[in-house]
Amino acid sequence: MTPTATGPGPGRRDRKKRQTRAALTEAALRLVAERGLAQVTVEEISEAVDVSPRTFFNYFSCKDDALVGDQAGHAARLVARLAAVPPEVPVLAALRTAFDEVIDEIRAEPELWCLRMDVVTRNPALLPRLLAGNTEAERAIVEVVAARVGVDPGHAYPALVTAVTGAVLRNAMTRWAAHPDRPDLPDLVDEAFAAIAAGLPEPDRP
Amino acid sequence: MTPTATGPGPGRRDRKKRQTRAALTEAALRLVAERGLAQVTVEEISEAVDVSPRTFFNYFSCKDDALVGDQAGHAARLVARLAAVPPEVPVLAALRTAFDEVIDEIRAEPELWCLRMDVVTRNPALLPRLLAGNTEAERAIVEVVAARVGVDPGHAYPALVTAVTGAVLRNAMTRWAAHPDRPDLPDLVDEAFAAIAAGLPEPDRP
DNA sequence: ATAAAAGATTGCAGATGCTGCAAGATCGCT
DNA sequence: AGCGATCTTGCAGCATCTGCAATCTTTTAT
Repeated sequence: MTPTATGPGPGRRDRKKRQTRAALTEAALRLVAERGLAQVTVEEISEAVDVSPRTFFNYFSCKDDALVGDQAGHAARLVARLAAVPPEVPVLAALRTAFDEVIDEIRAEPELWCLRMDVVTRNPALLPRLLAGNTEAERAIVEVVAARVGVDPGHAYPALVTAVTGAVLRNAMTRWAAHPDRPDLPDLVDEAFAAIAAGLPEPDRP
Repeated sequence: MTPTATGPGPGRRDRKKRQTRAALTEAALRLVAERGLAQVTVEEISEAVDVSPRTFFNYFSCKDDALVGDQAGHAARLVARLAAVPPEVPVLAALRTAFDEVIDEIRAEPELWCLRMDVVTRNPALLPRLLAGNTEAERAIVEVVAARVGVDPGHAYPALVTAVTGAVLRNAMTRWAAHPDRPDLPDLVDEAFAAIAAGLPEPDRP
């Protein structure tokens, strides 16, 4: 049992921590998906992962946080990605590009994210903690958008674009998770982006 | 003290109830605006209105509900208004018209709504309970929109339009409450609607 | 006007969510 | 092995929220 493959990367401690965190999130999602948010206690979640309830709160500041996962991280990466897009590309296109970051992260764990979307749609109180509605993240995005467009962050445009594209992403995610035969998430996002870029024209009637 | 002006309308009981409810909401908003959500207890709110904490929970199912007010009612009226718009007028225009309902209700109590927007923006957890993000209300709107446009409620379009126009309204409300010299709310809403109808073109740089 | 019915307010007991603190276990490094 | 840093845990305690039963007020019927 010599530390063979530990290498320079994160040590055993970090690994266990990530593991515990992920396990708590997954257990929480499964239980809540089964029984509903109110019918699941922190004690049960901790029990399922075999840690004390107190430890749960060392990982998450509240029950909800275990369900939404690390949205702050996703948001930060998205903002970084957005800032990295060359300034000459239009905002909407830039945002669409930046979304690829998140999209990939979602596609990396499809089942988990389906569970999450299911739980979130059934418990709207969680919605603003999710990327699409997270206000803290939005503020950061608004600033980057404002800088890109060259207007004041207090101007209506950046906030509007941010909110609308957020709605676009949420729309795509929800439809993606709801559809039985999982369509490609990027396609859904593209569709929605095209619709808003065209001014939301009414679709042809069947 | 004869019952002179009681008439057929709501009796004293109903009046007192409305009064208490409104008082609780106002007290809650004021206290939270001053000290922050976590620094205000239900006991303090009840104290301020001189009712027992238990009574507070007879009016509101949780602390947050006292802050957001009767959003379900607003949403219901909005949906009714939307359904009443002649079918030949385009969805976006119809939604814009339906929003007048809410706008008027907001303009009827400007100070209260400013407080509320302040509190909500400072406590994003409240956001989805507000009209603009309320998921239960959204579902109803999505259905009416779907019917108007003549597509399935599961189609992407109704949900997208609903979410986007919700963002529009929220955007306008936030800007309205934030601005020191309160601009006309309908104007702000019109601006935002125009922007999305035009496909969110980037504004001219100053 | 008075009594019965209906509804509102309240206190109390209790479950759950969440936090601070201090002791004990574990991990990483030398 | 041993030391310091970090993680886990139990415990005490406050706050949110619910169910129940008693009490009081308004409304309605007589």
